[in-house]
Parts: sequence; structure tokens; C-alpha cells
Amino acid sequence: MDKFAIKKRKVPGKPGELRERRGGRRRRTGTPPPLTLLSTDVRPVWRHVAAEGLDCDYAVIFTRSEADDIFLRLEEELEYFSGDLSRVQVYGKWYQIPRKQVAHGDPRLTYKYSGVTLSPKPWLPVLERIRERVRETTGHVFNFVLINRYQDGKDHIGEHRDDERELEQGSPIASVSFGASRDFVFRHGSARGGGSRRRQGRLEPIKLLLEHGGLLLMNHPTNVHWYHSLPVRKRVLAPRVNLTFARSCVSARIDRDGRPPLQSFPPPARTKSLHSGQR
DNA sequence: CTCTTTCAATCGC
DNA sequence: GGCGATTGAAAGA
Repeated sequence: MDKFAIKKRKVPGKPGELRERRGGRRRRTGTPPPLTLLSTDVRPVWRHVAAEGLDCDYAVIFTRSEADDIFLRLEEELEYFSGDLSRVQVYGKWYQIPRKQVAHGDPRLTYKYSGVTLSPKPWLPVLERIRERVRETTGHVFNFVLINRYQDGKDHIGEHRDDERELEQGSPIASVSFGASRDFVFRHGSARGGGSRRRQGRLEPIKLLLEHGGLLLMNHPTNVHWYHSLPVRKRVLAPRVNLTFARSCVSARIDRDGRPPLQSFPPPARTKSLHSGQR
């Protein structure tokens, strides 16, 4: 709790109001500080990423050793969705999604992804540790996290916007990365689709490198007009785990008489949406 | 009922 | 290796 010593102070150009205390005297020669202090003695350096309708902040918020430790724990402890929850239909054909995916969050929240309603699994200590650091560095509290694991550079995610309809109005989305660095691309909605190359005055794509221990904060209204993707990178051979934190306001329907909703996992199939055979 | 949005692989350059 | 264009059924507004 006091490991990542911070104190409140307004700092221009920062996404949050919090900033770590500067501890310059710690690096005296001959008296190395305890490893736990050394490993967290980092002040995040924020980079603001802005364009027309795009407002993001990026910083590495974990030291190398913290990130190494967290990455190992994530690899050991996470169990990703499988079966119907990891398949998607595109242009009439069914595919395994080109990555692994799992959701954790407060009980009774739901999350819709490509027509499938996911119930998040309960929080794990390593996830709460990450969430707490994000809160310390941004001032925002999140109640849900969608985790994507990219085995190597062939795993990817196509262009999409994060659906803000289910999020609390105006709340940002925090994307935290561990493992291999990967390119990340924003494209404006008007720059997509056929013929867009010829259009004058179009907005150029914005490319970022998401690093081990890095946090990308996507502020409103970024996700309204800008799409983002994690493109294939054939030369990347190592895995990356990404955690997208959000503040959801969608609790499972019911609540009419305060009855706790039964965990629907998988949700009762109201439609035939998960079956490829029937046609 | 109509309209909009969404996903990933494949092919050509 | 990378990028743009192309492929449609299903869901939700």
C-alpha cells in the first residue's frame, strides 16, 4: 500500500491528480534500498496523445521487475474462455478468435462482446494489484476488466471501438500491457472503408507502441469516432497479455425485488446465435 | 421493417 | 512482411 509512495498534487499535463513522491536520496551508493522499495521507485512519465476527437495518455506505470512478476502470475493464474465464448462469426464463417480472452469483475456485471453476454469471473489478487496501481496513477476506479492474450505476433484483434454504451457516462478506459511490446493503431472512422484513400483532408492513423508495464488511458470521446486495432506483427515471437479496465454500469437485469441474479454462465441461450449448423 | 454496425481470413500489390 | 480491399449473417436500435 505504501510501497508505491504517492501524494496528491496537481500536476499539469497529467491524466490524474496523483503523483509519486520523488525519492532522490534513495540511490546512494553502498546502501542499496530494500528490493521492494527499489522495484517501485518510478515516477510515471506521461505522454499525451491527441488528435481531433482523440484524447489519450500513455505511461509505463510498473517497473521492469514488477511487470515481470505480474506477467508470470497472470500466465500462471488466468484461465481463458474456451468453446462458444471464444468463437466468432464473420462473413458467414465461424472462427476461433485470434487470441485468448477472459473477463473478471464485480459480481452481477455483464459484458456483451459480439452478441455474446459474458459474466465476469471474480477478482484475483494479481488483478486487484494492477487495478490499484491504475487507480493510484489515474484517480479512476474500475469495476471490470477484459483480458486479451496474444500468443505471438500472429495473434491480433481487428479494428473496433470499445462499446461505451454499457459504460458509465464519460468514464475512460484503461489498457494495461505485459509481455511483448506490440504496435497499436488508431484510425478515424472517416478514414475507413473503400475509397477513403482518395478523400482529401482525412485523418492519418496514429500508431503507438504498447510496452511491458505500460498503461494507455483512452479518454472520452476517443472511442466515439476512432477505431483501434492490434495488427499482426509476424516478427513478434513472444506473448503479450493486455488488460482493458472499464467502469461498467450494466448489472444483470432483475433487481426488481433486489433478488440476486443467478450467475448465468453461459447465459441462457435465447437465440440460436451460437450454433453454426442450423440454417 | 429498415437501417447500421460488426467481426477475421484471404488475396493482390 | 504489411496493408488495403473484399467477403455477409446476425444483432440491436
